[in-house]
Amino acid sequence: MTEVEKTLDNKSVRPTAMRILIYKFMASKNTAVALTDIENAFEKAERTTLYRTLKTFEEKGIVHQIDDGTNISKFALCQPGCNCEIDQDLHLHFHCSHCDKTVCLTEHKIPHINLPAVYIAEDANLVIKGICDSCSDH
Amino acid sequence: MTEVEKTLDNKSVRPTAMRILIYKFMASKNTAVALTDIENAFEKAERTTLYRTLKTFEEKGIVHQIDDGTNISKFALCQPGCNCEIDQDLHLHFHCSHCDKTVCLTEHKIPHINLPAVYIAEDANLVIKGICDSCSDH
DNA sequence: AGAGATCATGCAACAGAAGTGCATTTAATG
DNA sequence: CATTAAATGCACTTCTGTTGCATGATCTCT
Repeated sequence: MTEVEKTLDNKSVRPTAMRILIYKFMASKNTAVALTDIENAFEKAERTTLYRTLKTFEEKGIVHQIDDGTNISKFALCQPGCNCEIDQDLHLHFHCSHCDKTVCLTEHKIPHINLPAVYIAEDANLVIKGICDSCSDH
Repeated sequence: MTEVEKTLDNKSVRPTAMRILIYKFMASKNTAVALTDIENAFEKAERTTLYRTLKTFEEKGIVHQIDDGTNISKFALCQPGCNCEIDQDLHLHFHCSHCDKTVCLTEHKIPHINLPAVYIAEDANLVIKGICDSCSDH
């Protein structure tokens, strides 16, 4: 059993060939990926399979879904200690308007907001938009 | 000239019948509206017209677009003093997972975040999800 | 190992939102 | 009123997300 297989197994996800490929692909990226990104990376991939794989990954806490304001769902691997399943890992995300990439800023957490008592906050999403490190170089 | 017509005119937007209707509709709501919401409110409305009207409104600073995490673009009228055009009115938004409505919390601004210097922040979007005031009553 | 159950995948199809091109109508201007 | 510019309506396309169903792969239990 490889490392990836162990990881999936630990999360009660059957380590099929496709899933391992998808996991490795996401691990190789330091940016969040959209369904279409994966689809384009693997010629042979079925959109539905990818879709359901990502759903499964998300349910099992392997990835978390990111909404970066592009109206396209993106996904990123959960880092060790990511508690996104219980809405406790509210790190923020950065979306680059130049290269259109989205990254997790896991070190930066969403500050606590004092809402009127009538609102019950359960989750939060903070996206900073601008120019990312790669694009600001030139 | 009515109040609404003046408002549109001030923003260099021709106050056509359709635009006035759309403006009034949005003003009558205290929640952000999606294109489809407007479409359903006016039987005779053409989707394209609404689409382009909202685009125009947004460009001219009459409304601002809200991304509440549903992957459906919503829009809300800018309040007096809303500086969303120059990315200076970073109020947050609340999305109710029960009634699916999204509201502007104009009193609550997004706190400043210290990013690594290589990132150039230009805009920010913070959405709190949970149960809204109406839904938490019962 | 084999039978049966369970889960993953592939294929087809659909729904909804977003967006574009073009012709026509409506409104502004001289 | 004639000309010009802008707004609207219609048709159509693209893209993302989603579901149903049949088939293939994998696990379990004896």
